[in-house]
Amino acid sequence: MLKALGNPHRLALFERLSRCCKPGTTCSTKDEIHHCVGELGEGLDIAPSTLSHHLKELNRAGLVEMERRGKEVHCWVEPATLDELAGFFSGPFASTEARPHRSHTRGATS
Amino acid sequence: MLKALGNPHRLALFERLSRCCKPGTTCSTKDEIHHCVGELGEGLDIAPSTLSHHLKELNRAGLVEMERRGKEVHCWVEPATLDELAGFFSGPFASTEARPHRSHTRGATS
DNA sequence: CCTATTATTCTAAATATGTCGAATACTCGA
DNA sequence: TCGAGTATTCGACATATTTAGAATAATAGG
Repeated sequence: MLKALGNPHRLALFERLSRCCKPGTTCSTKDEIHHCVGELGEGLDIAPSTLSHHLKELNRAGLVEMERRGKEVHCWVEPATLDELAGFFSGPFASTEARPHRSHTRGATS
Repeated sequence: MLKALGNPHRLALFERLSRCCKPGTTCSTKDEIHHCVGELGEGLDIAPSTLSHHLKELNRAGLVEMERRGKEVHCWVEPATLDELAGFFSGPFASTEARPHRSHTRGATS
């Protein structure tokens, strides 16, 4: 998953899908809760084939769901996926509440 | 950050550092709250130069702090870093608290 | 100063990744 | 069935990444 999100274009696609139109939230009408592939690539300057490739990678990584709807293919992110990722970093020692803010150490190699 | 964590070896190093010995938690004595570079690579089967390279990448990405301590170089993860990552995925729509388990995102919701 | 220990830099290689264009597939409506 | 619209696969190339070994640096102790 993290490898898939390591690419700037894929991260942008994932953000677009996860930050908008959650199930239950419905940022627009009930049929528009997902994006189609074409919409997703609008901002980014990449060829359709590249877009398709990246979406496929995101899907293979289990980050993005895809479903054909007529001519279009709609994509979305399951909330559980975000939970899983957030949970990974909110491990036993993550200071989610308190933040002692210790000494600030920068790069070691001088 | 995500790109840096996309590599299996780097992710393993990061996990080792973040899952153990948080500042304030002190998994052992107060001077052993960090790992030195050599310890970190023990499990993984990589050359010292490769280990150093990966640690450098993690440091450049702002994921791992490093500090020389005599012959050794100690590494650790700031809790704030974990917070930042967890927060990124606990966005406005992530169902972090309640988990309604909403089945599919398909047209079900209206 | 010399040596052992620890870690980094440098260089070169094998491999993986990102990208696009052309060709192909899928769907809908005439 | 054909054509338009949408998306994917395939082939190829340029670039990036991973990796290890040799050489180098930094440190502590004699």
